[in-house]
Parts: sequence; C-alpha cells; structure tokens
Amino acid sequence: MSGAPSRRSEHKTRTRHALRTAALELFASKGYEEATTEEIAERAGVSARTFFRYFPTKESVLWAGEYDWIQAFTAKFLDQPAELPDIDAMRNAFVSAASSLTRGRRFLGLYQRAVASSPTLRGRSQDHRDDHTRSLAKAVASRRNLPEADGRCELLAALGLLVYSKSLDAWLAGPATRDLGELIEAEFALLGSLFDHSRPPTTRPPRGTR
Amino acid sequence: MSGAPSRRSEHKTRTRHALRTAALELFASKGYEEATTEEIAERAGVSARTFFRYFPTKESVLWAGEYDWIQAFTAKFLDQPAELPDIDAMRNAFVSAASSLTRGRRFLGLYQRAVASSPTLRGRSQDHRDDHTRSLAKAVASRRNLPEADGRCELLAALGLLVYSKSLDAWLAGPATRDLGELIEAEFALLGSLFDHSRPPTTRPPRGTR
DNA sequence: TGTACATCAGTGAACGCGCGTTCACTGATGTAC
DNA sequence: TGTACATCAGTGAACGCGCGTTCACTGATGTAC
Repeated sequence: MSGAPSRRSEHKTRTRHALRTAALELFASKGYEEATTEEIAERAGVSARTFFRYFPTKESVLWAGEYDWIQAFTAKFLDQPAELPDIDAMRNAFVSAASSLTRGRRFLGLYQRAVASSPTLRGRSQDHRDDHTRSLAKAVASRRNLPEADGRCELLAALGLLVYSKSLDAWLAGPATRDLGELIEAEFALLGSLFDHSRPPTTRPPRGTR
Repeated sequence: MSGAPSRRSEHKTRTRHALRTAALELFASKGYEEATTEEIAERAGVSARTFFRYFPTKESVLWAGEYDWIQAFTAKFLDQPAELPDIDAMRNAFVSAASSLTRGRRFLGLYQRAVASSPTLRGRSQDHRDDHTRSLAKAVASRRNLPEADGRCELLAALGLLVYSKSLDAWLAGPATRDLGELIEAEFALLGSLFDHSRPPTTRPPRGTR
C-alpha cells in the first residue's frame, strides 16, 4: 500500500504543493477573482489543464488542511479543570492553542488577504466559522453533561469565537512581536468587564495624558 | 424635475419591481447560482437584455433598500435614557425596531433563503453585517461621549448584533405567531446570565419532566 | 542487467455555459408648434 | 386637435471572458520476467 514514496508520488506531492503555493500567493497579491487558473498553473510551472487534475475547482485549492485546529482546540477545552467557568475554560484553551499558530503567521496573513479579496471566499470562510461554532457548542454541552447543545451553549460558543477572531485579527494586523496569547487574554478580560455591574462603567477616560 | 409620474416612469418602476420580485423568488426557490438572468427576465416578462439595463450585475438586483434599518436602529439606540447600561439600551432599541419588521416577514424569509443558497451572497451579507457593526460601534462611542470607537465599543456592538441576529434567525425559523421582541428579550437575558457570577451556573437541568 | 509491457502524470485542442458588453435597431411615449 | 420631431424603454444578435469538461494523445516511471 503506502511503502516508500516513489519518484512518481513525490513528484505529485511537489506539483500539488507548487499549485497551492502559487494560488495562495496570487490570490493574496492580486485578488482571487483577478487571478486566473491559467496564471496559477503557469506560476507553478505546469499546464493549465493540469490544475484541474489536482483540484476540482478554483476554490478548492484554498481549502485543504482545515478542520484540524478546531479538533485540537475542543480537546484542549475539554481538558480544562471542571470547576472553571466555561468562559474561562475557553479562554485558556484558546491561549494554549494559540502557541501553535505563531509559526504560520505569514501563511495566515496571506490566507486572510486572499479570503478578504473575494465575496465568495468570505462566504465560505463564514461557513467554516459556523461549523466551528457548532463544534464548539457541542463541546460546551458535553462539558456541562448535556446531551445536546442548548441556546446557552450556542451563545457561549459564538461569543468565544467572536472574541477569539477579534484577537486573531488584531494579531495579524499588528507587529509580529506581539504575543497572540496576550491579545486573547486582553480581549476576554474586556468581555468580562462589560458585564461587571459591581462598579459603574467608566464613561470617560481621564483627562489630559492620552 | 419630479412632477406627476408619467406613464413612462410608472412603467419603468413596474418593470424594475417585477425584475426584483422575479429574482428574489427564483433565488429563494431554486438557488442563486441556478437561477439565470435569462430566467429572471423571462419571469418578469421582459427580454434578457433588459435585465442589465436595470441592474449592472446579477447580484445587484438583491441589494436595494438596505441601510435603512441600521439608521433607524442607531437613532432609537441614542434615544434611550443615558443612565441605562449600553447593553440594555441596545436591547431596548432592538426590541422597538423589531416591530417594524413584522410586516416584512415573508420577504425576509425569501431573502434569507436566497442569501443562504450562495457563497457569494453569504459573503456580501457578512460584509453588510460588518458595516452594521461599525455603525453601531460608532453609536456606542457617541453614547459614551468618546471621539472614536475603542475596543470596548466594538465588542459591545458585535455582541449586540450577534444576539440580535440569533433572535432573528429563531424568529424566521419558528411559527409566525411568535413575537420577535420577546425572542430578543430572551436572548439578551441569556447573555446577561452567562456572566452572572453571583450564583454558580446551573450545570444540569432538573431531572424528570421534559 | 536487459527487454517488453503497463501505468499514470501531464498535455493540447476544442467545447459548453452563464455573465456581462457592444452595436444597430424598433416602436411607444412625450413635446413643440 | 393635428402634425413633426425627440426621447427613451426595450430588443436581437454577436461577442469576450474565465471556469470547468471531454477526448485523444505523449512520454516518463514502474513492474514482470
């Protein structure tokens, strides 16, 4: 079956990778709609026809190797101590999952630019977020020993992902030196403070110095 | 300038309306990608070429008369008593804006189905939500006498719209008899309870009955 | 090690499809006198 | 009220474009003996 990778299969892997890289870079630099499959193939050093031997559609070249981190994330989430409130467990899990992302910052940046360039891709990306929300809601339910995710679980999941993706955006927009984990902590702290009614919200910042 | 609507302009209005209706119904029933501009034109009783005299793209037929309710909403939001916490002010504004939607339920349902049928439309719809979030964040900022929306305002705005759109989905999915305002109230109450740390979260529902 | 054959990655050309454009036209509605 | 002309909504046909498919083919890699 598997065995040592033959010259053929190695070559195949390289071609596939070249196509994916070429596509990602082109999508990010000139925009998804503007980049034709022909250009991608050319950049990957292969004929136009070959593109469609590897990927059934232009879109599909972008979505591969997804659905890994949500698995990893829910595992970490369920590993958190049971006495922690759900929201804190989520925060911790996000922070600990964040460290594995730091390597892929460049890739994530390209990916984000590519997605941002096209309505279709933005739609697909939204679909993925929805899937993630559902998975997370299920995880919350199982943490609470509920058979099914109820409105509470769904809301919590949506909330968590919202806060997380805000942190991620801030991280990608800012300098590479900032720590994603810290941004996540800060954003979650902000969320908590919104509902802290023990003291009235500080309506105005102190005058003077910034 | 304006004057009495001539026979010509009346006819034009009717044609435009016929195209929009035909498009919406077709998109909702057979899906956006599957409905061709030719079918739409035919259903509206007009030639294929004419479609593009009214709308520059297939998509644009769907987005008209947007951006009204967010204006109305922010106005209502800013009208709320200043001593109310932002989140409560938002809830009230949503509830009071909700009543104007009850008429358009059928339309909203078709619209939602149409958008759901296509990645592109889902992407565009997401863009609109983002715009709304920004508008709302600005409104929150001005309610707090801040010159600019900060992270807190943005988070609040995102949160409010999240909760609102969950209510809206539930309303459209459920029977027509349910009151949208009540759904919004319930969802906001749920949100508040998530951060109510005074009593521990009820982990399990009471045994037995349902 | 060498020969014969099988497999399979890659290719070129032609095509279908739907969106959107361009061009030259028709005929109804509107207006000037 | 009637005639001459202008405007403009609508039309038909042809075309460009990029995605994705189909078909018949080449040539390198792998395998059997």
